[in-house]
Amino acid sequence: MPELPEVETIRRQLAPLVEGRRLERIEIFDERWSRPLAPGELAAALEGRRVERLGRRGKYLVWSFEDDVHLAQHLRMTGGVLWEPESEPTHVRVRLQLARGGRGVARSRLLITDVRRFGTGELLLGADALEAFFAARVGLEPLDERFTAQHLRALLRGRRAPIKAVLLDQRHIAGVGNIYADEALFRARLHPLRPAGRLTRPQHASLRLGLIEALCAGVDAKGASIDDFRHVDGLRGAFQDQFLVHRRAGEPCPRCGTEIVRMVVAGRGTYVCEHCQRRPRRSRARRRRARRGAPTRASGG
DNA sequence: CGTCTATCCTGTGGGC
DNA sequence: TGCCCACAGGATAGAC
Repeated sequence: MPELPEVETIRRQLAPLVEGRRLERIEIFDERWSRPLAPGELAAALEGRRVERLGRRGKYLVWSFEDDVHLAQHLRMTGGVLWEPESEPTHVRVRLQLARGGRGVARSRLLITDVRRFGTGELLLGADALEAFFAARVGLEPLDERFTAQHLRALLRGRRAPIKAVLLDQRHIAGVGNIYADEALFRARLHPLRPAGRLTRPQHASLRLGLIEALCAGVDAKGASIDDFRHVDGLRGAFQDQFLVHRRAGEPCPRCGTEIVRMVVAGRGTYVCEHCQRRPRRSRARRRRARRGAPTRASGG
């Protein structure tokens, strides 16, 4: 499932191929992809326009065309982008055709595949619409220099939700998904169930670092290909071979050798070394209440 | 507002 | 061998 490093990998490979070229044709075979616009409406807005820049915001691939026309593309779980595949892939949802370029650059074909059909492409007209779209959906980029321990502290303050749930919420931090949340929490030696608001200052710093290190390692390895993710040329990323805990239930922790366990946190499969990442203890006040036999918030009303 | 749950979707794999 | 069903999960609407 494409997260920040996977989308960034696609962006880096695709940008030099598409920037400066004209989108001659876009065929949308699945009307879910362009909703609420009909495929024809979206195609009419994009066809004939030159791609000025291919960017990324969180897990979104952002196509910026001339005339301030933008397409915010999301790959969700199983979306893929393939450049000039030799054989026809399955589950093709969208086909793009780029016009011939100068200096003998031939017409090119680009396919968007998506087994589960969760992927989307949203049309945004004007810089204001683009900004508003992302302001409502994604928080600060974790690889931005403004993402500091202070920022993280302010963001987590007062929250009782498990830290992993907060990491997965795109409105807080952009681009972190299930893989990189597990990897970052392990690096920071934090249990995914720890209430987000109860981290200490040193833990804010180590979590910030854990996120940055996990995401950068993912980008360096050109993403993780555990299920469907492929590069635009169909090749696989390598980060799945560097997972420290994710999808490693039953294997020894790379730090202490304790068996890694799988649990469900925030509705997601979650992998933890419960020796390195200590389970949160109940607060002093709640232990006191429990001792007296009074109902707790969790068990009572 | 904060948090939790159901929903979308389809290939995979465990159980029988 | 083959059928059935639970399961996987990113974002979001809706419930509380």
